[in-house]
Parts: sequence; C-alpha cells; structure tokens
Amino acid sequence: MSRSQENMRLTDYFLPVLKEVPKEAEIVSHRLMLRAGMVRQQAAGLYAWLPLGYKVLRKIQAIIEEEQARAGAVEMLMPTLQSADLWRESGRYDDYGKEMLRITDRHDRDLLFGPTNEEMITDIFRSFVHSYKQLPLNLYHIQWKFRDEIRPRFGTMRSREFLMKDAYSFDLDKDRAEEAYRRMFVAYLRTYYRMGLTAIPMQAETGPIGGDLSHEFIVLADTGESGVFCHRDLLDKPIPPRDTDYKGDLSPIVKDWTSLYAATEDMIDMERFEREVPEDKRIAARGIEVGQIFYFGTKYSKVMGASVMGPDGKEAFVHSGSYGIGLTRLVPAIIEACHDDDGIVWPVSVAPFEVALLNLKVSDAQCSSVCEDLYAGLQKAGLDVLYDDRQDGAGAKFASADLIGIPYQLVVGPRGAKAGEVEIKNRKSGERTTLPLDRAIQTLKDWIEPERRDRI
RNA sequence: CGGAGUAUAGCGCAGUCUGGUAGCGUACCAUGUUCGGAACGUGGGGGUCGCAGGUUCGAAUCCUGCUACUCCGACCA
Repeated sequence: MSRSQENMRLTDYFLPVLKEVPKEAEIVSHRLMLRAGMVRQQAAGLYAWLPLGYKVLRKIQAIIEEEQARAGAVEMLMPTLQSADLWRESGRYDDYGKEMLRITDRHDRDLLFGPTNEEMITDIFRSFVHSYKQLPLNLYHIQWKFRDEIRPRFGTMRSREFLMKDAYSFDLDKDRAEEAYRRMFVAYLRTYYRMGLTAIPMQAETGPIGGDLSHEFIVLADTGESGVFCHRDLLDKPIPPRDTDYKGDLSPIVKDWTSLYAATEDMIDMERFEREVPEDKRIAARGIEVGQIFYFGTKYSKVMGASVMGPDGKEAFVHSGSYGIGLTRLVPAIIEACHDDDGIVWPVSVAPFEVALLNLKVSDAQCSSVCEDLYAGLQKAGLDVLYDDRQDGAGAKFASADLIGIPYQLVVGPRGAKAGEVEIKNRKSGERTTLPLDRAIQTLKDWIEPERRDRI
C-alpha cells in the first residue's frame, strides 16, 4: 500500500488561495475550501476540484480502499451513465423522481446519470455468479454520482455531482448477509478513525433504497444537517485494530457499539433515549452524515432474478446490502471538525501535504541553500512536503500555510540558517520548537509517522 | 417547488433612488526599497456593468422579458 508522494514547490504548483471570501459561501468548510484554493464552483452543485482539494480527496480515497480491502471488499468501476431499462426492471425508474437526471442519447434511448448502482451491480452479479461457492462477495466502486437536488448547498457537502464509494454485498442467506453487514460496520469505524474523525453509528431509516437494517455514520459538528441524540461514551469507544479478524465473528464489536443508544432525529425515541441514557451522558447535538450502510435482503435479487444454487441443490435469491461513503462530503466534514480562526487544521492522515517548508527569505543565498537541502532530505525521508519557495514575505507564507492547514511548518529564516537552526510549528497546537538543522528531518519523521494512523 | 434576494475587473464592494466619459480595495504586471505573521513607494494592464428588447440626444442607472447564482422552508450520500 503506497502513499501518494507528490512533493511540490509552490512556484510550480497551482494554489489559488483567496484573501477574501466569495459571498456565496455560508458554512466554514465551504469558505475554507474556496479560500484554500481546493475547489471552484462551476454551476449550482457542481465543483471543480483544484489540485490541493483533489489531493485530499485522493488521500481519503486511499484510506477507504485500504480498509475496504481489509474487510474483503473488491474494487471495480462501473460507468456513470446507466440504461433506463435496468431501472425499469427494478421499478425504480418511475419511483426515483426528479432527483434522477434522465438523459436521451442520439438514438433516442433513455439513459440516466446514476444516483446509485444497486441495479447495475445486481445485473453484473446475475450474469456471472450462479453458485453459493462464489459467495460471500462484496464488490464496490468509487465513482461520481449525480442527484439533481432541489437545492444544493454548503459547497461539496450537498452537491449535485458527488464522489461516492458504494459497496454491495451478496450472500446466500440473511445470517451470512448480516456478517457482511458487520464487516462493513467495522471497516467504517476504522475508516473514519483513520481520517481523524469520530463517527458514531446510529440507527437510520432505510429511505428509498429500502431494507430493514441500517446505520448512518455521523460526525458531530454544529453545522451538521441532522439532529442527533446519543450516549456520550460512544465518543471514546476503542476502534477495532488493524488485525481484526474479518473472517471471524464480529458481532461482539457491533454489539458493543450498538448497545449504547444513538439515533438521528428522524428515528429518535425520546422515551427510550431518556430511559437508557443517564442524564449526564446524554448528547443532543448536530451531525453530518458521512456514510450509511443497509441490509436490504432480496429486494433487488428477486425482481432482477439474481439467484445462486445452494449446497442443498436449491436455487435461492441472494441477500444483499449496500454500503456508501460520500468522499466529496467527507472533505468538508473533516474541515468542519478540524479548523480554527486561521484556517484548516488537517489531520496528518488526510492532509494534502504533511510538511510546509517555509523559506522566509528566498533572496538570502544561505537561507535558500538550507531550504533546498531540507527539501531534498524531507523527500528522501518519505515525507509529503510542500516547499514555499515564493518570493513573498514571511507573513504571507505563514498565513497561507495556516490557511491550507498543513500539519507541520518547517520554518527557515536567514537568521536561523546562519546559526544552523530551524523552527517547527505545529499547526494544531501552535507550538513552536527550535532545533538544530541536522535534527529537523528526523524529528518531523518521528512526529508525523505515528499520526498517519496507517499502522493502527 | 413556495418565499426572499443578488448579478458592475479574478475576489470583495461603491456607483443605480436623482440618466451625462465606470470607480475603490485587493489580486495581477514592471520597478525600487523591504524581508519572522498577508510590507511600502512609483508606474501600468484589465470590465460588451448577467442576457435580450424598449424608452431617450444619451442607459450600469428608467421599463419589459429572460437567465444564472445565493439565502429561508419542504427533500436528501
């Protein structure tokens, strides 16, 4: 599993930071994403991902892929456009409503821009899988979806076009399908934790996708769109470790996480909440939904004829679930959870760069030569570094490094360069450490590597 | 989809009421002095004033229509 290493000199990069906030931006994550030059709105609910934002998106994607693989899901890629016929089979072509973008091609064939992929994956499954021996199977892809929201808002939090990971599990019966559900449940806990988020699974409505077992994963944030109620201890529950045996029984973990009451406002049973959660443990807050998992049984396999031969020689419709994570929503969700007055404060694991090397005086030969050596050394040490080699003054460099939220700033000024000293600033704590030049790289390495959360 | 707004330089805004050569800040280019928290001086470039019609000698400004975007509500990964 390789990390994306894309070191960069700022003078070669494309980072259009804004001093002023475009007036359309309402919530803090949207404002910061625009100011940090991460995205640009191209139309209502449609965003171009600029290099810095795209880099974060790819780091998020890499974490999701690692954890999906760990849980046994297999990655593939399905097209964005789908045939209407497939959706007529499931009956959803008429049910889905105006949220689904319908398209006609030159031959007058009805197409749609996929809002989700249950039909297509079921079609693929039924074409190739005919035996229980090929189960369990969990296929997923990370692909752009389109839902023609009545009112897109909050930047990429609720955009019309959005990038989503959607996984689909196939099992012989309900018990095995619930095992698949638990594998995704555990994978999700790990996925969000690795991104520096505290996400709480909550009972959820199953919505238009249908089914009878579902959890939403919610990150607490004041700007969240849904009201949530839960037990405080859920915030500190231990995350299942990387060596969790996904082939083993995961129900103790799921039971532990679901034993404490947690529900969104749509599902809340106030009486039960007050009965089960002691007053000092009650949290009533707002949250952002960053994922949802469903078990929906044979809902699609029946109507679309996806069945396998069982060990008993009988043909059975497969039991399925679907498991979504909105990547383009996760980016603002992380920012909502991780920012201060000066800008974004990225967790190391999703930061576009791990270190910002700030050359405070490019015109000073010694200062620049020290920076060049550090830049080469940091790359060699496997750190993801952005070198601010612009001609600007120190203040501008501090301000933009703070704004774009790089976790560590390695600050090199002419005075320090002469004395053989550099300074490291921790973006989150604001703490500054002055240390000898020759210890800078190793120190950063020692601080950063554990924070990547890729060994937990 | 109901309600409310906005549209003038990349971004933030003034100018519109009361029609008369389109402005400010910032960003950008050149240049000099600066250089540890978004430096300063001097000079410079950039706008069919959202679009289409109309009124008028003359429209950013008045009138009509359209479009786009934003906010509040109902809906949602």
